[in-house]
Amino acid sequence: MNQVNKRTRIQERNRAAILEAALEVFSQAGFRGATLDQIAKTAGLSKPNLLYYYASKEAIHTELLSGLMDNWLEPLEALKADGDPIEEIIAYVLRKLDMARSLPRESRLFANEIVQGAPRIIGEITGPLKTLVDEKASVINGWIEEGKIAQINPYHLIFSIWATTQHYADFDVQIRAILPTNGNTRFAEAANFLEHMYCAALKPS
Amino acid sequence: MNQVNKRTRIQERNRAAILEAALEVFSQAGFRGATLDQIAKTAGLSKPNLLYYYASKEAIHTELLSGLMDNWLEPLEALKADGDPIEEIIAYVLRKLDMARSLPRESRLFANEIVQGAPRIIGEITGPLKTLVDEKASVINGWIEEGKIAQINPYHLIFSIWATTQHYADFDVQIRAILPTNGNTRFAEAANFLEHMYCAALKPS
DNA sequence: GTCTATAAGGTGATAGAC
DNA sequence: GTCTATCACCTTATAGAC
Repeated sequence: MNQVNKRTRIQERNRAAILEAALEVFSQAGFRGATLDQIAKTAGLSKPNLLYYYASKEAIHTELLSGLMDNWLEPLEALKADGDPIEEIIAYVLRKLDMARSLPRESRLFANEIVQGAPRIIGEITGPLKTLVDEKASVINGWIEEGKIAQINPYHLIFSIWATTQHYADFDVQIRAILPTNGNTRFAEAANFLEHMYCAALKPS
Repeated sequence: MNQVNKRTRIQERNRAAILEAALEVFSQAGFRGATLDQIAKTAGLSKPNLLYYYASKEAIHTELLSGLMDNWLEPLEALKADGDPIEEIIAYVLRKLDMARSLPRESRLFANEIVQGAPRIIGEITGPLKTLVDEKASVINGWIEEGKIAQINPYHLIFSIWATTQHYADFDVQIRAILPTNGNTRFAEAANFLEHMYCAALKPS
């Protein structure tokens, strides 16, 4: 290993540590609420050293958000027109719920951004996200016309899936405070409930 | 009108203007993201004058949140055990959706607070809110035992109602960006969709 | 690449005149 | 009750030594 590779690997490790720390802090406090001090401390670096790797607070946040959008679109992309309609939609619901379970910080990062008007990510929404949703709404409308599922509004179906699944990440504090069970059964319970609800709602009449 | 009453009315008017401005700013930017400058300017007061009425930024935020919690619980309180189960739940869904339409800033104020860990409102959640939810979950469980509705988990039913309705306020920017319709029909569409979904999900098997 | 020191500007809150 | 002026602190970002 030569000096250049060594430096590169240190750089990659530090950049990764910064993004990990930034995800932790931004998702918990929002863009304005987060401070470089917190991120630097969480990453185990000094503040100037952090700014050696990223030019600004904004740059870190932008990199996080853009890096996540691809991941965020994946579950919906996997919805295939040639599968069984209800199975495809239920599988999408469960994939989204599993993302809320395994990537709650990513979900809260988006939630913070969108609740506050999506100033730094509106382009991704009106662009790639809208394109994908329009495409999948067409698929769902096709299923409706074939009589394979009930006549529902595909856009509002998708919104309700986003809402019900991301809720378990975004409003985690509230859910833990209210649920009478103390353990980690809430995602299994949620999966049961959501599967029942969407099966019932989609069954053609 | 004597001098005392006149001063009192001016005070009431200014305090109301401050709370209105604070709702506007806090709901859009979160606690940390909001500044007293913005709130004062929106309220049409100087910053020191604003702090003449409220001791601190925190005091304004606390007053807003505690004043709103009562309003927030009302729709669920109106769910009555002696009504028709499915009609009662659907009416609750539609009341919540109407609150998301008419009070979006209040919804976003809560969303901002809870996404960031509810540091200033956790007591209201573990206290009055949990008490109310436990009570209504019992009512719903009673309906299930009587075979009047399907066997669903009442807590997750309530979570899903919160999620699907508040989503139209909290993620308003995203919804507007994605929906193909330009007008204000989204709440009517949502009402149709949600009524269909919850009717189907609750119908006893 | 990493550090200490510090600049530059924003922000919550107070002092004191009117 | 309301204002101007200002303090004290925080936060982003940079300078420059090592």
